[in-house]
Amino acid sequence: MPRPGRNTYSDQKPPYSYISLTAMAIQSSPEKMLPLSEIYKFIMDRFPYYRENTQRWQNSLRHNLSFNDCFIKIPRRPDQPGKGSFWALHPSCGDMFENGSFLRRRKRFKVLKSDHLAPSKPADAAQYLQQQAKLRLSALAASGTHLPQMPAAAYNLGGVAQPSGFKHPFAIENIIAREYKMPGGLAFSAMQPVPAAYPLPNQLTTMGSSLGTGWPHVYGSAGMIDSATPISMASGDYSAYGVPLKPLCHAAGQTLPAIPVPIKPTPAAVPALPALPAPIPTLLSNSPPSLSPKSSQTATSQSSPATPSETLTSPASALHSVAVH
DNA sequence: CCGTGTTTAGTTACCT
DNA sequence: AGGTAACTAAACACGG
Repeated sequence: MPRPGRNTYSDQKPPYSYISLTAMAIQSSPEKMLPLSEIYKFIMDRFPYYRENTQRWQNSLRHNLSFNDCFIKIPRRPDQPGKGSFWALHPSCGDMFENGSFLRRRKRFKVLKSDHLAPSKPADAAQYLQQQAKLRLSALAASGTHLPQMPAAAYNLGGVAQPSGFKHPFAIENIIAREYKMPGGLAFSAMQPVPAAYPLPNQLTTMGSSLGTGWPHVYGSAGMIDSATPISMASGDYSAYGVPLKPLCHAAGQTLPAIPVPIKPTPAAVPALPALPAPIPTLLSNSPPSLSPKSSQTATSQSSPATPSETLTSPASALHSVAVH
């Protein structure tokens, strides 16, 4: 929404809600969790707009973290001293933006506390996250290669081949890259190749899009996202949280590198992380059809919140949640 | 003290 | 128009 009098977009407020921005930050991290300070940093690195009035927006952001169930707090491990906790995305919060608008969610994401399937304690989710992070990193150590930084295909669940590549709606390339209709009438196509100044991995997706953006207010941040790592993630190879399923299956029980996995230590055994059943039922309501920004609008009304989770068997899926009004 | 986290409340904007 | 989401401000508690 370029306003008259403004020369560039760079100082304008990005068209993303704080929830979107926070989700982007979290998604961009290998462990899928970030401390608050890193979330701040991520946002400020990429959106110059947020380099000012930090007090204001950071307060809002903290409010959002606490207020929205789609963010879960993960306590630091004793050997990870520092202030504050880590923040991660709730596994089941994926369809909030299905209408394609990242300014306004379709529904507020709400965890059903009464659901017996849902772990009552964040620690459960934390434990799972930790496992995921460990496994990712151990897979990394084993392969000697980069792991995909983005779990774009992480939510490519269900084991159904999705040639076009499914991306979690919170994956930043999914958030930013999709065609966005500017309030002012402009329509940016994410497919426009825009050099360098773009923070997103450009080959993440099987959409094959070299992601570019029409977002001048977005700055690239070298290194934050491994844009040099081609990610050709075969669908079905990744589970929730971006953990490659194959490595996951193999890596369980491996010795883990000393990594900053900010969660409480898990027991030696990994019973809490049963071998992920593949295929994992999708955490998201309507996957492929809804991937189309076009079709998403029509798909918003009938998402059945309970349906996906009910069939889930993975720990992540046990975090039963539902979008409510 | 400062950063973090929670909560409440009011306003604005969007959607149905 | 009403409901809801997003944004903002503020107060307060807690811990490093």
